[in-house]
Amino acid sequence: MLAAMSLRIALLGLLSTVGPASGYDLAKTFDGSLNHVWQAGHTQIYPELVKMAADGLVTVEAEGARGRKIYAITPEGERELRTWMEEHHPVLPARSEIALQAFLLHLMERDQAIAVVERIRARYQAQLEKLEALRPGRFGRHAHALGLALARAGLQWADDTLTDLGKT
Amino acid sequence: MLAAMSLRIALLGLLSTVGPASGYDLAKTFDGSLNHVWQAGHTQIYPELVKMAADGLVTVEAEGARGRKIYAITPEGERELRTWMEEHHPVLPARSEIALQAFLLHLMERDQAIAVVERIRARYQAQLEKLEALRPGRFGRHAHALGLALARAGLQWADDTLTDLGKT
DNA sequence: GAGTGATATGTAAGTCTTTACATGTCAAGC
DNA sequence: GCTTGACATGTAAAGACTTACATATCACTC
Repeated sequence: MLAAMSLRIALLGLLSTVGPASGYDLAKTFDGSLNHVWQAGHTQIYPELVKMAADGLVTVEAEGARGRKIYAITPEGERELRTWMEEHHPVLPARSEIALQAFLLHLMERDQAIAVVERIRARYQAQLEKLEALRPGRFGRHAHALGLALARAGLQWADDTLTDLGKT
Repeated sequence: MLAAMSLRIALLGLLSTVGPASGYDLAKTFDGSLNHVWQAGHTQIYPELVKMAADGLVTVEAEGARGRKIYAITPEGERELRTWMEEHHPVLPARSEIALQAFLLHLMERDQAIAVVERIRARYQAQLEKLEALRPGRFGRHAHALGLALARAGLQWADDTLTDLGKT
């Protein structure tokens, strides 16, 4: 088992949670409610599903209209998913453009630094509004709460930093 | 100008902040105080510096002992850096193993879910301690504050979630 | 002077991710 | 019947990143 393979886990997790689905469905979910958790486009998802089928983690359960292929998780896939949840020590995201801009703020004139922080603030604000509009059902409740907590913390940091920069 | 190239910006930002440095020095900084902002190993940094020199963003200012090469940022590099800071709209990190585990918590038994959240909590706690031990000087103050805010928010989420899961 | 560990730089292979390209189906409205 | 837009799947090339491999210098200790 490789170190990363979180795309696999995300796909297995979705299939286990919502039941059989097509690559297209899965891509829509990544683009929508799973947006703040894990992102992947269809060009990454389709080949990965083929590989996962070859590895026995999913099967093509049915083929529908328009070439639609419905994938279902296998018992081996469930096992892989559970093993990862039980054993994998998650790492914090190690690359953040926002943190990088925050780190480099000292290079800017005051007015420009304020503009940078205001842009970051807007990003966090938009994220917060997106998550607040989401209202998750029985799934994703905890990830939703985490996303909200992090967005609020980022927003608070932006406001504190604007105060610190002496924004009038 | 490509969309990503944040490694370039991070390198330019460091060179602009601390002055001329070798790839080795820069790798050490990424591994140390810049850890929570941007990460990169020497195998990524060395070839990138060569490309940046070819693009005129940095120059080899001197060669020291042990094949040590000292890179300095050029005026063109400064321009590139400033343009990015002024114009680039940063995106939120879109992939988080922690958020993925949080999203999939509903698949676990209560005891195992608690174990997962406790592992996440330990991660945030460790991050918080690392940042609290850091005491940044004149540089990186804002990124440090942001890192602390996010780590504290994550920790708080973990505690709230443990309560929610009815941890005894 | 031999060994060890920190310093210092690099290449190669493989994986992960994005962007651009390419194809075809089906439903609804005109 | 034609157009448009959502549905649906894929490939190819390029870029970003990790892991493993490879080499050599220098300072210090034994």
